[in-house]
Order: sequence, then structure tokens, then C-alpha cells
Amino acid sequence: MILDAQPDIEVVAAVADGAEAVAQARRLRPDVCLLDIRMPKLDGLEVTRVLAGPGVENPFRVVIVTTFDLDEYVYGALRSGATGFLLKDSGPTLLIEAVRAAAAGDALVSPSVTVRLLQHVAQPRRAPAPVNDPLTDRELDVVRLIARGRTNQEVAAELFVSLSTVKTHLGSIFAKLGVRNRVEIAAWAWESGVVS
Amino acid sequence: MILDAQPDIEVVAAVADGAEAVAQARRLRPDVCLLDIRMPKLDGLEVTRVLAGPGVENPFRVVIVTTFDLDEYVYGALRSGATGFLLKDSGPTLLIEAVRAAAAGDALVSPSVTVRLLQHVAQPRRAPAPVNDPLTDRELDVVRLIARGRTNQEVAAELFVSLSTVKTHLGSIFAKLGVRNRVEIAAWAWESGVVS
DNA sequence: AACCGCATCGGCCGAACGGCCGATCTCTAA
DNA sequence: TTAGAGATCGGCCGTTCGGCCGATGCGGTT
Repeated sequence: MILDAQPDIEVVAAVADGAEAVAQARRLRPDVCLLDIRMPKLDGLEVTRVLAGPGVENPFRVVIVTTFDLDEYVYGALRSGATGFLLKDSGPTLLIEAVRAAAAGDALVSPSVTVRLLQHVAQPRRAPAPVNDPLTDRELDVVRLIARGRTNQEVAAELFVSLSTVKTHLGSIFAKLGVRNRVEIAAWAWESGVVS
Repeated sequence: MILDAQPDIEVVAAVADGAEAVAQARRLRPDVCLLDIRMPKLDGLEVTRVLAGPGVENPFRVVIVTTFDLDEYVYGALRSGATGFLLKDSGPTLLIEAVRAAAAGDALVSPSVTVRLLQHVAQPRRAPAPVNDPLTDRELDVVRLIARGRTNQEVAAELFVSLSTVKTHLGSIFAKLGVRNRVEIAAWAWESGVVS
């Protein structure tokens, strides 16, 4: 009712379970599919994988609507190919905006879920960081290349410096991070978000 | 005007530059601060770091509003402590919802920005996976330890096998993943989610 | 019984790595 | 002006890595 009241939105079908959702979606080819996580026969995440998962040629735009905001559902849904994740307490405004966003190829996620996503995305500042002794910009350059699997020779070539310089920087990095080999540098880089 | 028309929102100040934004925010202690990226004197990201950056004791809720949706601005803003990121073409509805979400401690990000964030967050499934030749369980054991920075000797000790066995497994892993050194194994492990 | 994938082990060797020493140059701050 | 931090470079040396050969045993499948 909420959606159908919008002039730019038309509800073309409403189904009772996941299997029917897949069937009707393929028949009607709607611009957007609204799915609940909890559905009979086929799970909402399963349906998402079928309709929009990796490897699907003409993926549907899927918005997950659910009352459960557990992290495992969120990540599972987004990994399955969902372009939206709404909690049922989000109110009609966000529901409408989520559908419009999905139709445009964008994604709207519930604010209470987004705030947790951002903690994992943009705030990877963590404990093993060199709090007492931060890395210099140049050392970070070396870290980023090391973390991608470059050898010292390749790092030297890409930074236009000599092999000795790279090894010197590496020594400083080892001391500052308190690690013993380049793979631990890579692990630190991935954990702290220096590379992604 | 848009915000003040809402019954649950009151605009308490409007400033002309970043320095004034910091001063007024500290004086009025608003529930939410709306900041533009482009501001005289103090950059919007600078203001965000001062008001909501890591290490601030009573952080403000900051929503960035801008016309520029470059990735560097988005990540910079969110890393600086912003709890929202809106493009100016988002329409009044999302602006209002973003303020409400920020006041509640949540975060609303423009759908067109969110869709790019999700690609980096929830889609770490990537090409270099061994599609044609999956790793065995034992090889995955080795991969996990290597990715954490263990030397071959340490891997051997933790798996109760000899150094030769570890090196043999490593050879297989190199061939299957198509990589040339252990750091690339670590990078693959972090990207594909084998370790986290 | 024969085959094959997997795990296990050994030896050899060149290349890469990492530690340790010292050195010069530039820029900034005291 | 002096002191310090950062970036740059070189040499030496022991350890680790990674490639390449081979080998054994074990559990499945044909």
C-alpha cells in the first residue's frame, strides 16, 4: 500500500514464499524485488543469490527487508548481491527511497546498519598500529607495495629508489610495527586498512 | 528552510566557514552538524576531524553534504568520523532522514555512494581464486598460517610436520593460486576471506 | 590389481630476505 | 647556527625462501 501510493512506483506482484518469488520475478522482470529474509521454502538470501548473486547475467535489483539486523544477515545479504538492506522499523520514507535508489542502480541501507558497516569500512584504525611511533609517508608507500606481494627489487623499481633504500625503510618498519618479516607487515596492512 | 520546516528539527546556527563552524558547534553543542567539504579557512574534513575525529572525547555527529562524490572524499570523510555522507542531489527527503539518523547515532549515506561502499565491503570474492583448482584442506591450513606471518619452520612446528612437507605444500599453493611468493599468498588469503 | 590424489619426507642450490654497520643530503625546528 | 628527523645509498653476512628433483605410504576408484 505504501509503495503503490507513490506515483512513480507500481507493485506488480506479491508472493508468499521464496520459490514463488523467483518464478514471478523471472516472469514479470520487475525493476526492484523486495525480499524478506525469513520466507518459506526458499530463504531470502537464497533467492537473492539466484536473482542477483555473482555470475548472474541479468541481475535483479534486490532490496532486503527484515526485522533482524544481525551482522551475519547483513553481510550475507550484501555478499549475495542485494542492493539494499532495510529494517522494518525504518519507516515508509526510507522504504520508498530504497526502492527508488535500487531502481536507479544505487543502494540504500538502514542507518542503524550503515553505522556498523562504516565501523568495518572506514574505521580500521586498530590496536597493532604504531601508536607511539607512526610510520612516515615513505614507509607507508613501501608497506603498501610489500602488502601486494612485491619483492624488494620491484618496490625499488616502482618507487625509483635503490634496493638499499628499500631495505633501510623495511628495517624501520620492522622496528616500528614490532614485526619480524614482510608477511607480518602485509597482515598488519590488511588489518589496519592501509591496503584494501 | 527544508530542515527548519520539520517539527522535530531546529536549525540553531548557520555559518560561513570552517573556523566559525568549530566555534559555534562548541558553543551551541548541536545534536548534528551539517558540513560542506568545500569551506573557507577550514576544510570540511578538517572540521570533522576536530569535532568527531578519533580521540575526541565528546564527539559531535557530523553529516557531510557535498556535490563532490569522489571516493577520496567519501573515505576521507568517513575515516575522519563523519556519521553521514550526502550528495546535494539526494533530495530533501534523504537530507531530513540523514539528520534524524545522525541524531539517533546512526548513519545515512547517499545511495549512489553506498553502492560503491558495498563493492569494497561485501564483495571481496574475486578473480584470483583457484576456480579451476581448489586448495586442499591441508593447503588451506598452511595458507592461514603463512598469512599470519609464520615462517616455514613455525608452520611445520604448528602442524606437526617437517619443513620439507611445508615447502611441498607451498609449492602446490604457488601453482594453484598462480602467485610467486608467500606475501601474495597472504594477500590472496586476506582478499578472499580465508583469514580475517 | 592398478591407478591416482593427497600427505608426508629428503637433498641440493640459487635467489631473496633481513640484520648490522656506516654514510650523505635536505628540510625543519629549536 | 645547531640539532634532529627523514630519505637516500653502500657493503657484508647469515638465514630463509622457493624451485627442482626424487621417494614412500595411504585411501579411494576403476
